Amino acid sequence: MPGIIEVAQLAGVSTATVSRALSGNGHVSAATRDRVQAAALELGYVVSSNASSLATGRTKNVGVVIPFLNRWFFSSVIEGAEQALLTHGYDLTLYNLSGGGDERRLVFEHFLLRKRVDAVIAISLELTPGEVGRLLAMNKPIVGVGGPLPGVRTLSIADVELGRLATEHLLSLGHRSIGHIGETEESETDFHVPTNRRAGYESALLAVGVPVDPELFRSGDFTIQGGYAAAKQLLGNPRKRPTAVFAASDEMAIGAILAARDLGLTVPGDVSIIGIDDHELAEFFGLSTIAQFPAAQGRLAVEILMDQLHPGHRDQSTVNTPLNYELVVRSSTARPATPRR
Amino acid sequence: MPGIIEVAQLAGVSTATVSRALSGNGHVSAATRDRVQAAALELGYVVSSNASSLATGRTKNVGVVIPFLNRWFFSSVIEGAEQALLTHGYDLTLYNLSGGGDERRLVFEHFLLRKRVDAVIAISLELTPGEVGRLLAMNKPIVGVGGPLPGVRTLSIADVELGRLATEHLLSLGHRSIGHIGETEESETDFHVPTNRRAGYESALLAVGVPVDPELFRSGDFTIQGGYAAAKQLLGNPRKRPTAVFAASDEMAIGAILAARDLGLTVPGDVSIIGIDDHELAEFFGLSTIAQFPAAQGRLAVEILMDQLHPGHRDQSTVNTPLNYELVVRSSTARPATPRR
DNA sequence: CTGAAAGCGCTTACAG
DNA sequence: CTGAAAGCGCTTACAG
Repeated sequence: MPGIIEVAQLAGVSTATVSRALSGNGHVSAATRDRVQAAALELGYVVSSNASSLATGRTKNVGVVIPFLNRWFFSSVIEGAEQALLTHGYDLTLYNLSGGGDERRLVFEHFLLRKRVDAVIAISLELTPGEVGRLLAMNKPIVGVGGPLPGVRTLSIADVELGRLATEHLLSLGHRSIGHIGETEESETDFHVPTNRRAGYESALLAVGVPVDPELFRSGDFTIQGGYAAAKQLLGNPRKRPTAVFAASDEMAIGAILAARDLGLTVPGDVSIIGIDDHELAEFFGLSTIAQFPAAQGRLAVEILMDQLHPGHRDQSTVNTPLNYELVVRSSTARPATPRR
Repeated sequence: MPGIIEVAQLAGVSTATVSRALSGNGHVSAATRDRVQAAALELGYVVSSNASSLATGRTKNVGVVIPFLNRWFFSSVIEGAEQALLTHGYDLTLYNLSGGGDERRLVFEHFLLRKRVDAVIAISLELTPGEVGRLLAMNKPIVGVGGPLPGVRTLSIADVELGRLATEHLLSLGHRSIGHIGETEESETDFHVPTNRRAGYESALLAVGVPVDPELFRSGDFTIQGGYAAAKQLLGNPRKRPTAVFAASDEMAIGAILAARDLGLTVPGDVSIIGIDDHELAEFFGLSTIAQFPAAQGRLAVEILMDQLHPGHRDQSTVNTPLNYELVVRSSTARPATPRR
């Protein structure tokens, strides 16, 4: 493998000049730059990132930590982040915590501290003060996605608001008996996503004077299977079947649609169903939902990081940036067949 | 951040000894080792991976290149690989090519050559001789997953055999009119997965004297939507509706199940359906399938890499390791209602 | 078992 | 605009 010395010899300059010509840092005459670039190309020279990192202190690599990889939402965020990083010439080193156990500690106390990454993006993880502190002490900027984090630039989704909006959509169609499928507090993820969405649901109900009926809440995990099982309970109840269901995620909502079908109910004829996410399958199922653009979240997280990593920070003032969301009405929601009012 | 010098001072030894004590390379007395470890712990010392890599030439990082991230199969492989790498103290740097365009060239001609990774795992990518050559010239071991690659250790799935097995299962139940949903050659991935599975389907048919009927083949992409659309065509045909369908992936098979339901057909009463993968939703849909254990594939790829990276290579002889697969019979396949024989 | 010192391959003030 | 040289923080023959 040719090193910088070979390039310098071939181009007839010093290694310092090669470094300057190739990196763009410092002035080099156009003629010299051309000669150096030609030499580098001819030899197939590629800078050693370790040597470069050691000398500059910057690695052009960012660590991304996520709780799960194998879920549409998370892999979409990663995909968005990866593309944006590549564009900036950065690598993405992935730390997936889904194995559970000691992984989180290992990642935060060992892997992330080896000076291999310039910065960290933490997705849907409520970092502890210790985790944040260690990283910040090493001068590693952090961007959190999913919720606010003291001392950290974050992107967060207004989960309470999303739950409220989804419920309001159902209310505005005339539904008054609205079930909710979420998750119980115990099995919750870091940012209390299900709890917040449920709070939004309840506040929307209360706002129009509809009492919250605990019997209309069912829990299940954030999967199609989980939504299916919960919806079967909810919609199979002969005494109190809601005319609409708000599921805390699209995957649960899809499970609910399948459960309704299996019960012989039509959607939205017998029951309206709405989710949150705008999952890749939402359109296929005609699912009304609140879109939350995970790939864009990943990209945005990278842009914010770049602002911190490179001079000329723009809006350093905004510590917590709210994320966009949008109600997407498809064919799974409609007026109730027998409006009760 | 404390460096090796501070640790050496605190422990009252040279930096050489600190290095040996902490890395385990070279002899150090037990007493000294304890003192060094205590000092490192007290200072919160973590070795700089860049400095270490520069000195040793090894990075403890492997690059994983994949064509898509946002698909169950691929994210499962990554998940398996990531866990195995973490166990060995390695990082995983992810290169996702799904953005298309120039990414592949960029990754192979720039990112992967910066000496940042010790090795690369290429998933479902038919590397070109140039891509393989450049990596091997830099002494980077490669493990390919998905198919054979000249000059590279690979793990591959016998796609023709899988197609044959799935079809044989249907034949053995008594089906003779068996449709197939795959992908057209044009839109194929690197290893001709759909073509091979289709070849297996055809050979199984021919082996029992059932002629291959081109009208019973429909193409669609490897998604639920794609399978749904293709199955609608196949099962909606009033003149020639097959009694069974073999879909080239579970996602397509699930789409086919939903299509059958929408046509008022029962599965497996009116039509049997089988897929390939053992997708996380397969059990939920009662889908019979050929399981192919992607997480295990990721783990195995890592083990093979470790063998190459560290002395004591075991089975260097086996260049191409065939992967396990297994027929899983659930409730989507049964004897045809009106056996034709 | 342990230390002094060279070397890994770059980058960047410091001069000129 | 360009070069000589120090330095980034480790590791590892080479001695002892």
